[in-house]
Amino acid sequence: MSLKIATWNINSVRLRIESVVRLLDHHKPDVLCLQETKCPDDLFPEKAIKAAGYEYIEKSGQKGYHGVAIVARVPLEKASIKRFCGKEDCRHIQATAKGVEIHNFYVPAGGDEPDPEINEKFAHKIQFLEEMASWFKNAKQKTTAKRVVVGDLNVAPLEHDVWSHKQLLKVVSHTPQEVELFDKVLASHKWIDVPRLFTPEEEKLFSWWSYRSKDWQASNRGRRLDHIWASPAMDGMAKSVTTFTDARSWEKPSDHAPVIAEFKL
DNA sequence: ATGGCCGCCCTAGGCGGA
Repeated sequence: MSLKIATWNINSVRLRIESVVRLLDHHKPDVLCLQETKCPDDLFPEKAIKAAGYEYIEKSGQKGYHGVAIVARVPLEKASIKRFCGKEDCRHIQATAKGVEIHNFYVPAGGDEPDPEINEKFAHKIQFLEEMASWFKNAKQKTTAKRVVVGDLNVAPLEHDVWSHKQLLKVVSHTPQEVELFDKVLASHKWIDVPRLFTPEEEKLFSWWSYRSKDWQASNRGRRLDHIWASPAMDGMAKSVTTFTDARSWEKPSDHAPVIAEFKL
């Protein structure tokens, strides 16, 4: 049995519903995890997604900001959401597909100033990552459960996960404090960084390019903010990973590209 | 490195993104 799972920060699911359907038609993942849906649950564009053959939809949205959803053409079971940092801001949803427990995250971006003392958004991000680490550390069946974490984790941990390591060391998403915490979350469940199994650490690998570049491909000042992790029980199961950069050039694109992984279960 | 960009919202400038 195989599982093909895609993750995509869509930056408004209603504005880009045609792009969502286009991705589903093109790649036919079993499961697509969306972030930044920016859509209350009662306005989620279920009809178009179901018409594309994705009948199973779990979502946690709110008006205007954040929001996550899991859509699938295979049954989704045991859906639930977890709140972080005492907020109800729709940054996590999980469901099980083909026996794999899938966690879809949208980690806070963290604002501009990488100092929790003066920037409460950065403090929120730090606390969020800390809570992720303690949650996973206390998880049951860590060596036996098939689990996947996907989503916009808003941290580019490795030197070649950003266009310029040196120039981004003090830029939120790539600061040493965030990278250290990111590694702590990884270690909390011995997660496997799946895309890096297929692209060596010394090669550039990005999933996000700012809207502010005139030509995102020419400047290529990207960052790898979107991640796919697999639990130790899935060691050896990952067969391929694609960063579907074509979608970054579609009309009215999201600033993130979909990342797609295929597992042999 | 910032910001020349985006999308949202009690429609228009402020907020959040990263």
